[in-house]
Amino acid sequence: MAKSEDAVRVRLQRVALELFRERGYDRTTAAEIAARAGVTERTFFRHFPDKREVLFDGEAILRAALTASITDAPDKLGPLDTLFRAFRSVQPALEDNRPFAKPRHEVISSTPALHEREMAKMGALADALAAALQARGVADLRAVLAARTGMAAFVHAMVSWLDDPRQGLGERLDLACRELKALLAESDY
Amino acid sequence: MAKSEDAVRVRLQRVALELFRERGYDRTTAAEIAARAGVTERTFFRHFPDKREVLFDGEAILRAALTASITDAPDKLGPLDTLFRAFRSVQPALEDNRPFAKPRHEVISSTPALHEREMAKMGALADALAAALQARGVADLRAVLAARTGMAAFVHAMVSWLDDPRQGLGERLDLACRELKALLAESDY
DNA sequence: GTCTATACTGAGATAGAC
DNA sequence: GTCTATCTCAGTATAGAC
Repeated sequence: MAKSEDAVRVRLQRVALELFRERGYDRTTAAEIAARAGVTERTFFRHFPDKREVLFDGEAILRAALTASITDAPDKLGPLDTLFRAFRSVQPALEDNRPFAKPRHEVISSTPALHEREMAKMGALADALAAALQARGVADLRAVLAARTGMAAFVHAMVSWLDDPRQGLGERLDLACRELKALLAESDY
Repeated sequence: MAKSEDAVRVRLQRVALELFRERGYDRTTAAEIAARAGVTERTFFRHFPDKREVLFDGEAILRAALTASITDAPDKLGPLDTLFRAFRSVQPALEDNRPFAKPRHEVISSTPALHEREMAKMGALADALAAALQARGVADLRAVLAARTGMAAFVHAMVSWLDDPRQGLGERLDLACRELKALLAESDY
């Protein structure tokens, strides 16, 4: 029954996003999501440890792809270049996912509870990237700072691209990367 | 009752930290915190919108101090220098607060629900710093990247200083700032 | 799949400060 | 009298235990 389990899981996610958009997150109960997906409330909580998590299934895939790219990067690349190489490697997949990601982002950014979870996920993702950099031999502190800085650029590129797709995700990433360099160049501290 | 109002609020915070350390966050109910503080459960939720928030009252004060320092900074300072100047301005207050901050940090880092809230708070704080930089005329994207990057350095300095105070908070901040410069310098992207 | 603890919400009543 | 903090009571939904 592995297939139908996956189907249920995906259906729960799609239905949840649907209902959150119709009534808002707070006015949607887990039981309602389950009912519309044709399962019981208990099944909902078997698939997702809590109600928020139903919108955050993709993060694990993204993390795996990014850390894999970091591990495979050429040895000579510096930490930031390694990160931006990883971001570029997932760009096509992200662009394909826009039809789901766009409404999902709208719901998340207008719901404090979901926004909180999102920030926590991005923080955990940054930690994972830092660990992957450390595995390449980057010193601890430097890896942490690079990962947080890179994530900030990546998230900003993603969000602005979701808001206005007329400029591509790749260009947004380039822009953010250039800004980072300019930022440090002007510091005399 | 303005005075006893504040007293109740402070007592709830102190008692909550106490109980979280004794039994852990999950095994402590809001009713228990309220009871030991001498009020009812409903009063607890009048002071704090949810159970987690009882440990995060200080963030508003920190944010106010940091944004004030940013606003008052000399015009010629670049974004990152402005931020590190702000971090230094709150250093004495943070050092004084260590007796409370240390056990608080231990509880937070060992409790997923609290850790999540903490990361969300730090994200919101970074947004506030970015807004303060923008008010100084820093371009939007640059302000956001500077704020996130600076916060990463600040948080890392704080956490490592709480873990091991033998090296001062100021030195930790200096170190993180130096690492930031080195990080960007090695990027040829 | 059933049952239960507990986080949280809302409305109305009370009591004290001003 | 107003205003504000607290309490009381009743309820719903999440999440975990069994």
